[in-house]
Amino acid sequence: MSDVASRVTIREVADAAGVSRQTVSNTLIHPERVRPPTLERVRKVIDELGYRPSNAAQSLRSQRTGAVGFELNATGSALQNAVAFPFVLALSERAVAHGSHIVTFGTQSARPALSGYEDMVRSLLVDAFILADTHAGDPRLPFLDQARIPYAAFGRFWGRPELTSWADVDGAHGTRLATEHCLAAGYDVVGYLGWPDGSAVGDDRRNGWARAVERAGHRSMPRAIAEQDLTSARAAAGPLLDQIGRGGAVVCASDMLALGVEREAAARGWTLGRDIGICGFDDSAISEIAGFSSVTQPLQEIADHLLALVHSRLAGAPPPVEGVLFRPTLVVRGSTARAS
Amino acid sequence: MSDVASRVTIREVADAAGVSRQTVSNTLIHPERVRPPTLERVRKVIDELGYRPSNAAQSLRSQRTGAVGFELNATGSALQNAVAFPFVLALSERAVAHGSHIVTFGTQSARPALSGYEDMVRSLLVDAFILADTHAGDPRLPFLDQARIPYAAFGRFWGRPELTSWADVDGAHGTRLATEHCLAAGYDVVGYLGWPDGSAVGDDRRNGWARAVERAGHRSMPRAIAEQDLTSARAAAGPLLDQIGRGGAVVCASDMLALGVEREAAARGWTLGRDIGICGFDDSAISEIAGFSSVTQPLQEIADHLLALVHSRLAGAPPPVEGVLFRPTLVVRGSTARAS
DNA sequence: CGGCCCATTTTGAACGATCAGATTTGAAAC
DNA sequence: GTTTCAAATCTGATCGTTCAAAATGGGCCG
Repeated sequence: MSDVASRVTIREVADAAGVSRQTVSNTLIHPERVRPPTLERVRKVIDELGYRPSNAAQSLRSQRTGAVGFELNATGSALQNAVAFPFVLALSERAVAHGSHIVTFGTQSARPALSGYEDMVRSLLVDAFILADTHAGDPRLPFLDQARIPYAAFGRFWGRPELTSWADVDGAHGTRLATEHCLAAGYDVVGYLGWPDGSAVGDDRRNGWARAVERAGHRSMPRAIAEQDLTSARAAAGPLLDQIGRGGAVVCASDMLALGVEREAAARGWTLGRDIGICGFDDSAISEIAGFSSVTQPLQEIADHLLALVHSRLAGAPPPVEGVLFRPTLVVRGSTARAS
Repeated sequence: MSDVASRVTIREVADAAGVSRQTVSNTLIHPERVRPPTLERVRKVIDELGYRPSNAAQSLRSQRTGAVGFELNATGSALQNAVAFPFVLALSERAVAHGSHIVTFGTQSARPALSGYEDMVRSLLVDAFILADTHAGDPRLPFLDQARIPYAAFGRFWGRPELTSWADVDGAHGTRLATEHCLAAGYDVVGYLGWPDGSAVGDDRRNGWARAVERAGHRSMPRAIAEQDLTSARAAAGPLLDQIGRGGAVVCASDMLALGVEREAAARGWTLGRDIGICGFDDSAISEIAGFSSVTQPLQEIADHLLALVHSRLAGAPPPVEGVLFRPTLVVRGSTARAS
């Protein structure tokens, strides 16, 4: 097991092809510098021997690993991570196209361990970081910024406009899509179940709904507030459904809240889609399982953008002028298919 | 941004401490070879300068990266990955203790791309792999085995007893725990909702329930079969609940199936826990959200074991004699809290 | 035919760490 | 004061790649 497919080095390829190391290197990186017949010959040998440049040697020389770190949050429920997982997946898939790869890490201790980030860079384990689940007051962004460690965040950094290395989803646009979809589907009243006022993300999503309702010519529509857990969601759903009544719909700030509404509706014997329309947010496993419509985030695009961002920073580019918002789309499932 | 906290090398530490490179190296790796006063002096300098050995240089020299690859399955629903995500998390957390880190990758193409595994090893990107979601006939295990690439799998490789580098969960023990718990809690009839016969994992779990029922002195108990989706689960749950009746319980092969039972019970107005007991399997986000008891897998322990396994293989140890089974435990939630 | 220029290819050095073997140091023994 | 030996420390070589600069080769012009 020790001689795992003994590695082929550039020297062996060079010898076999009757050229120097540098010509082999050029064949891969600067083919235009190599005469076509030589190029072909070297390429053939590379193929035959199955040569792959050593990542370690390249890293040592270039002082770049090509790796991007991503912290998985151990604390917090599986639910908290409902978005994080599909996102790592998207990152891992897209990384190849950027010539890099993703290194995940998670600390057992609850504290963020900022120094861990710095250590990983100093030890040349990763070049940069992608952050998710950034929250107001997140210490990581200022820390990385000040330590001059390149990073890009999925999620706005609300309180600090000077930190611009982020991409986020236009939540207001998402709830607007959901609301307009419900109105168009024929639900006469479209209420909203959201989080308590004051959270930036929550306010953003609520505004999308509110404006869509207004634009459609309605004065006001029922609205309720709940925390991000099923019990709270279901409790709030009761009075809300009373106001909305059969034939209406509810747009929610998250899939979890939507599930609460769905439970309450089911308890009343209302059929999903026909008697009540429900739209969630995030298109997580919950909405997939429960089968209700949800606003879905373009994770692949976001991953792609963030990777491009850190790489341009690594290449010496200045920070972007401002963050980028991506438009979510709506995944329509049975929950809003009104058989009018 | 280019001069990211210019890296400190071993040479700089050596000069600052008035010793040679090797002494600095020994300070970190073989402290017993260094005279105490020297040790202390060098350590102090390391601290002051914030020296961290270059991972790239170490890898080049040792021909080991210390990285372990893990494939995230892009195809397949978020549900398929319900276990995979907490598992990457566990791996990422435990990796530190093994002096390694996890590199995730995912292919956009549907095909497994076995050659990708080999490339990653040849290019010295990772030393070994951890596999999850292995299934009967999974081409990756024989491939890696034959290519002499170290790996360890989460999940038995049923058809091939000679492949022993795996750890798995004792499914039968899990369903047995669930069944005994339900009987002890006072549910008179404990039925089972599982997958169609023939799947190794499914048969294993069913056996655990069957034996527990038998051991408790019951001749036979109701049983039904469903596919791994909510519609199928709910359809199968109907007749099953008819047989079981109020006051009974259902042990399920997965959380998804359990959710189907829960839905059906709710539709009948049965209160979870009091009128009907439900146990899921996997302790995924589903059971967390829906609040029912579930069999939980010791992912941290498994991750730890698998990492130890690949590292011992890397160190030249022979393959293990046989795979290892870990005993799951039961997370009790309201769904089986009988207010007898 | 000699010289010059450009395209192509080769050589030497460096990236930062660790192993093996050489060298120095210090203390004990005579 | 020398010798001896072990402990502590240092030096040289190496891992595989790529950059910079040097060397080679061919074609063209005078």
